Amino acid sequence: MNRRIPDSTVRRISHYLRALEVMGVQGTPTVSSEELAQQGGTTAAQVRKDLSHFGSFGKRGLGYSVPELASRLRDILGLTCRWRVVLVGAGRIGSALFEYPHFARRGYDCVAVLDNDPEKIGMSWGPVRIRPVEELELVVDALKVDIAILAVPAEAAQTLAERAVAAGARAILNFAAVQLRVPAHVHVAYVNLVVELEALSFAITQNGKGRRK
Amino acid sequence: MNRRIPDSTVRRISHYLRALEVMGVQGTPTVSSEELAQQGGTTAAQVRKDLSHFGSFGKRGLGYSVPELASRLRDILGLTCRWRVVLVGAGRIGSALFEYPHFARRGYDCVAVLDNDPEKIGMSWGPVRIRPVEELELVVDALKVDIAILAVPAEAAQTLAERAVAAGARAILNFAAVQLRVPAHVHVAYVNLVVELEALSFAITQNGKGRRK
DNA sequence: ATGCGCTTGTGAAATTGGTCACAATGTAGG
DNA sequence: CCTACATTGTGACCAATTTCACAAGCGCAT
Repeated sequence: MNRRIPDSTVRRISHYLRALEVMGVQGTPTVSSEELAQQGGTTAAQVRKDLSHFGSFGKRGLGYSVPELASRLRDILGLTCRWRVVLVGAGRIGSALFEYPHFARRGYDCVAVLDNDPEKIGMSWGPVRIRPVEELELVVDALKVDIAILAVPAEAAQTLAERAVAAGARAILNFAAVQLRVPAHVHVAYVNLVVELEALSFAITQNGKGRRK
Repeated sequence: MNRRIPDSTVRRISHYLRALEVMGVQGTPTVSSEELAQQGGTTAAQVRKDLSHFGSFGKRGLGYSVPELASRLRDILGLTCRWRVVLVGAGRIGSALFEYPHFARRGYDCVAVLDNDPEKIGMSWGPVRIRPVEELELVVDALKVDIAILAVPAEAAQTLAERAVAAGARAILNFAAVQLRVPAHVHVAYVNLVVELEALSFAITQNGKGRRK
């Protein structure tokens, strides 16, 4: 086991965990790799290979204990502590994110919200007051922020990423449609609507030749 | 050239296109694979390999003509026609999406918005009136919808996907945190915030061992 | 017209990730 | 206790993707 873990494995683990949590609520005691594969949209062998990177959690002939495996996966994904997050950009996407119920529930605390619109600065979102984006360094440093979420226009993203990193952020979730250039020790994840839509229109175009009718 | 195109190639093409459009506005006439690679967060060889799947668009010794390559990439990605999209779910995410300026500008027309909340049904979002989700089949069929965007709770996603597909949708953009099971001819793209966040906390945990301080 | 420098396009090699098959190992039942 | 059966964990294969290296092509300067 161990070595470097493929990114795709990590993503799938995240899916397995969500499936396990549903099963946990339903009271299912054990699950086989075959069943997990169905939920996660993959194959039984893939499930076992993914898990084998981290150890062996199952019982041969029986499968996996749902609560136990869920707990192990939470450990693996680093969900046993709470992460401090700063949200940069209080626009539509930022607001949708902030309200997302699973967000806080899964261990992410939004300790600050920043924006550069004077109209928005000072507003209160629940317990958090929107601050000027100039305070980014202050916030990241003083509140020991781990993850910066960039929900800002593409032009602003690179600069803000650099500032967040310089102030100590170790990971960035980027909603802007640009590739960020950051030091190797900083991790970046992308959520990019446009890329996904364009991948779809590419796929449709390839297949059925053009749009309907 | 040609054969099956890797998904990762398609995503990168989408990035190249966006970089090219910025250069186009700035008036840059030509670009090398090296420069494109910088913008797209990859390597020059990768850029050339990606493009070579579709033909040869550059001039040796000189690079690529920015407007010409942009135009070719738009063709490849299927952005020269407009796609008809139905948005299912008029919550926070749906609303953020709907307002996203690049959405319409890049060739996607949101021809209908559906929700199951009686409070919302009948409201007008710009030129579009929110309809009951029961009308999904009607809308997909009558308005010749190509792409269904699911911005709904995880429990509802699978059923709605099946209904959209049965009514004729050929692609689905899924914001819900479940893997969809659909026939092979239907393309699905996922936007999953939770997976990305968990991939980040995994990465931070692996590296620096736990959160800051 | 020729040579030089730069940059593309591409087969071949290397790497990475996924699939398969099966031995190992557990449970349950007689 | 022993046999039948189910399901895991994994090493060996296989497939896909990325990297590498270089011949071929283009434009400019002389």
